[in-house]
Amino acid sequence: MRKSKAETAETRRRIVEQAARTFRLHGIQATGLNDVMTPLGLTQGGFYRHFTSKDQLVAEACTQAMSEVIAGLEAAADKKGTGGKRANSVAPMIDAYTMIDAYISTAHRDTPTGGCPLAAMGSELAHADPQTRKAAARGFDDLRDALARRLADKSPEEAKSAAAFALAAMIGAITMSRVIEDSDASMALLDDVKRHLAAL
Amino acid sequence: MRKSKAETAETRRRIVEQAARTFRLHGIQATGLNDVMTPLGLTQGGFYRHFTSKDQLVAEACTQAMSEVIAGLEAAADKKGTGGKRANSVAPMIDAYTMIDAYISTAHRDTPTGGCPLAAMGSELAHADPQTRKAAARGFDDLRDALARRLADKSPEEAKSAAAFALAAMIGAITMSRVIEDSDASMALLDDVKRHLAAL
DNA sequence: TGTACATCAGTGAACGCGCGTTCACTGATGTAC
DNA sequence: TGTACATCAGTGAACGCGCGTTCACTGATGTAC
Repeated sequence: MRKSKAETAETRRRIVEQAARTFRLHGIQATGLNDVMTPLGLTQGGFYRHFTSKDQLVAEACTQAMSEVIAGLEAAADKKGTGGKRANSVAPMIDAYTMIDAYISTAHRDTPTGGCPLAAMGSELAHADPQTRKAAARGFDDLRDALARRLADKSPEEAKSAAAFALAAMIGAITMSRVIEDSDASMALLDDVKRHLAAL
Repeated sequence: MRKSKAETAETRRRIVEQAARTFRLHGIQATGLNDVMTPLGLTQGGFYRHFTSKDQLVAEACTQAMSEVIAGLEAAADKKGTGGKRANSVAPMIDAYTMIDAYISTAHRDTPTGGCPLAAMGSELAHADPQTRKAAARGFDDLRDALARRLADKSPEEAKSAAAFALAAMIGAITMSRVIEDSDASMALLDDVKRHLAAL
């Protein structure tokens, strides 16, 4: 039954990936190890060949999910923007708003599976173990910095502060848009937040 | 063992109150019925003389918690403000910022027990049962309207929209300030959000 | 390169535990006459 | 107002269930010679 090193690494990677999706979809506590392992065709016993505890998986899944989200938003900004890196770009600040619009969207609201873990499991993360909270805090910093880098019309300090503000509003908006069942009210909230951030 | 009607009503009230505190402190799923009943000197069996399910308690606790929070913020605004109801007040818009400052504070961050349930259990509420989500959505609307009413320099529509935006940022700020373990970073986030909302 | 042995990924059953909920019971309260 | 009975708040034990974790076992992989 032993698997090759490459297969083992691949299995581990798939467990983290599946966990990252399921934790975002149903929450951390509502997701059992079986909910992660069974869809991969594995049994829960094998889990402990890769991780020492569920907590460790949560932390890695959080890191993984944040990386995905940041990469996705940067790709969106790079595609729609002016090229990002070029200094003489006509509208260098527009990139951050592309990211903000992609984040505050019904698509993001309706697909937590690939969305931001800070919005999907925010209040659970506040009670998570230290490694997970560290991963989440780093994810927040990384996403804030990604936004700040694209607020080229502001000084670095101002950009960082404005990005932190925007990100808090973005997380609150997506979180609450998922709580509000009424579709119109939910979308109105997203629109309100998007519009006010555009005036930032 | 039977209790008088008044005692029964009082017991029920105390259960909701204790639940509202404990759910905010530890989260919904992490709180068992025993965690609510035992501190009141009751056993879990008696719970079902007052409620049909844990879900029902969650919904009522959410409503109760939101009422507390709104009442507290309005009291803070009324005390510090110019009187609120008077139309000719010199700075009628200042009241909303008193509420925002009270909400986005380390005191609020550090005492989830009496704080906003939307920040304390936001991501769990997204997966809660319909009654609870309804209670949470109504709480959001009520708090938003309380803020909007005190943004007297804006038209009703603008005030409602600005209040929704501010509230999303407030919820995101408190939620993330509880995730971030580093005290300086946590406070910097609160300051950033507070400052940007002041410029609204 | 071939062989003998140690390693270890994955299985499947079991463990202890805490959860939400149910239930028979107790005895004070509420009510019908 | 007094009495007899029904009601029901609260107890404490039990129920079934799913959880995270452990463990003996299997057999292919990795490694030492």
